[in-house]
Amino acid sequence: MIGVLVVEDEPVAAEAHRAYIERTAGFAAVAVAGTGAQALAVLTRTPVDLVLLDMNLPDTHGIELCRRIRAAGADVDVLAVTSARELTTVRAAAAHGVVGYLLKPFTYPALRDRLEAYAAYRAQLARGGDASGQSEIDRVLDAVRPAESAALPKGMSRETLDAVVAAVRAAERALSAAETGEVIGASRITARRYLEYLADTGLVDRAPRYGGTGRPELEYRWR
Amino acid sequence: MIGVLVVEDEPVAAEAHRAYIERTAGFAAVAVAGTGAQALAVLTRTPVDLVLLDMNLPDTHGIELCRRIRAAGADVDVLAVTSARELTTVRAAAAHGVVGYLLKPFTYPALRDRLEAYAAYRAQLARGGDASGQSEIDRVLDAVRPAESAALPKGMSRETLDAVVAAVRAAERALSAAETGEVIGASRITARRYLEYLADTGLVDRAPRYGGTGRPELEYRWR
DNA sequence: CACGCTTGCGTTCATACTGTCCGCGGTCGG
DNA sequence: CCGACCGCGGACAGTATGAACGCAAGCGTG
Repeated sequence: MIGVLVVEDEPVAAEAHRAYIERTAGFAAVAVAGTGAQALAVLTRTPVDLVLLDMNLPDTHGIELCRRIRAAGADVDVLAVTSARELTTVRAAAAHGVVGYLLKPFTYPALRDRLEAYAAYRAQLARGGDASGQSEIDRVLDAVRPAESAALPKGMSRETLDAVVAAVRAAERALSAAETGEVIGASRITARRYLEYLADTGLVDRAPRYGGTGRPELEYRWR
Repeated sequence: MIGVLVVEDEPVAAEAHRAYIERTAGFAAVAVAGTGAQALAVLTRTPVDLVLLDMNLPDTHGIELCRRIRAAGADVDVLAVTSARELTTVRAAAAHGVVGYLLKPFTYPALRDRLEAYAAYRAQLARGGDASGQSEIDRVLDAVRPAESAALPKGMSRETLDAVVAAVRAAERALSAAETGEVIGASRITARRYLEYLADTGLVDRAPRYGGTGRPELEYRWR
């Protein structure tokens, strides 16, 4: 469960954000702060994973609050949620390591996509340890972007995806695309399409299977 | 012209980075710092746009230096260039708003891709003014990602290359092509193909291993 | 010093799997 | 009833790998 602090001076908006958070599986709103000072106070006494941060606060600017949070060394991420459209603000937010910048007003799906992308990013990091190489680091850092994580990419169906996931999870050894296709009763092409999607989103690992003569077969293993 | 400060304690690497910067159109190395203190001193008296930051510094850690830079409110971006592979370090770097995280050792094209992506990002922001909407903000923030840096020669795969690098890197002594093949579960021919590529790009050293009967065996050692 | 022996190098090519285009059939809204 | 869209798979060019093989380079023996 990812604990969220909502920082928003407008009570109506703050309550709306809180409700959105609660609606999203895996997230919980642990507190709401109307000012920067309140936010800092909450952060010192309550464990928070993510801050939903408005830029226009009565006592300070969101960027300034960001800076204080970093200076305090708090282990927390920030998602900017604001109506500030100035590119200088966007740049400053990026320079302070926000995991996203969502323009108000926004719809619930837009926020949910952001939150789910952040959850995926956290999941990648939760494993800890070392990155195997540059490609893994790129994959982790790309995960914060709200790809089409919620809405499936075109050409893919939920049912087939579930079947592929079930097949790879159930197999004790890694499966090739052709093997997976056989298990789920589909073609190698379809199986591959879904396996690649899962590999991109970091849910399965991909490795070549050497030994046979000819081009090596790629095998996919559930994480 | 984008002014770059190279922060790197190893003189040979620092000089190499400086040379790489100078080779890249639109970039200029304005200074080189061997410690965190030197870097901060440079930043107070010289305008710098981008910091090429190593994580392992003699007097402090790169993340800590990052924090100080942000606390000082310097209007500067950071590109992490380091051999630190721990995911916690990657996460901390991301939280402090690095524009990229490049694992050492790297080839010039890899750095150039990063720098060009950063230049594109700056160009988007240089216009100033307000973003027209969420899509423009997304576009700006996506610009920091390098295009497709993959660009591996034909006939080679990213997975196998990573496996070979990992094998040679992990071995304390130098490995022959046959030994490397055995470690990664592939043939001598395949291992040799990748080892030669790494030797060409200067990432591994190549030397004959004399003494045995018959033709000497070539051995490869990680730099 | 010459010659052969031994062992691994380096190259070529067959091969099997990959990755992608494009058309098919089903489904849904108008 | 029809057009649009969507998910799927056949077909095919492209590509990463390893077996085979001739050659190169030290070492031992006379």
